Amino acid sequence: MTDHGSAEHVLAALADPTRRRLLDLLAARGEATATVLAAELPVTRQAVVKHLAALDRVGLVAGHRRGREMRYRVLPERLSATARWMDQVAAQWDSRLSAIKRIAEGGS
Amino acid sequence: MTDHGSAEHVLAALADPTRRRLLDLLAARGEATATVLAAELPVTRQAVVKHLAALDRVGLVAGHRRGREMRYRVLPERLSATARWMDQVAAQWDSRLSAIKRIAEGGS
DNA sequence: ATTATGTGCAACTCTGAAGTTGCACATAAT
DNA sequence: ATTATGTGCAACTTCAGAGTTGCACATAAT
Repeated sequence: MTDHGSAEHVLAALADPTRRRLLDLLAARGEATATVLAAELPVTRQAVVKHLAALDRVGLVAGHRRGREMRYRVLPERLSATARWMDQVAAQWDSRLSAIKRIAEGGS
Repeated sequence: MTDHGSAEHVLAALADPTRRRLLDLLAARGEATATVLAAELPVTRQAVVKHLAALDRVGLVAGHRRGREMRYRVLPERLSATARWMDQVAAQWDSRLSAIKRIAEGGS
């Protein structure tokens, strides 16, 4: 149920350090299975599987079967979209603050 | 101990929905106290205080005394910096993936 | 056919963090 | 001086999710 829209959920997914390491490993390899990834992390395969499921839910990774194994790859679009969203929010804060400042100064 | 550097911690701070609403309220007002903010949220003042402390730790807000009250304001720089960082990571993923694709195709 | 390797599901533990309540202290207001 | 409003600290409860183990099932390999 790949949750489209809402950068909020992407943030929650990125909040976990293990998940971030996972994404880096995936990005470096282009494609990998949960078993391979678990070998390079201090957690079990099952933990990796759950993390991949979480990342899939928010659209940061996608998986497809290859024979008996399940290969995952990273989806950069989702991340860059979230970055753009975040930048807009920052800009919004900025304009709001400068507007308030203008009123406070020039005032009457 | 305003944790400078590391966009990772900013992500963790932004992961919480209450914290995001808090930031929006703050940005809209320019400045506000924990008591005022709590009045507009479904949580107690104490919860708000803890959230503000968390946001302060990662540099997303800053507080200063004004008489007997503690006023907080939002810091847009931290957010835009995190957005830039995130965009760079996305670009890194992209280049990594296209490099792998190039090797897989033309190869030699 | 049998062995090995990989995936998928379920039940369980455990820690961190979100939220609460209660109270003491500080600064205004009357 | 007394009352009201606001902050700060500490102890407590609750719950989601990160991680585990165990086992059943699927697909290769020999």
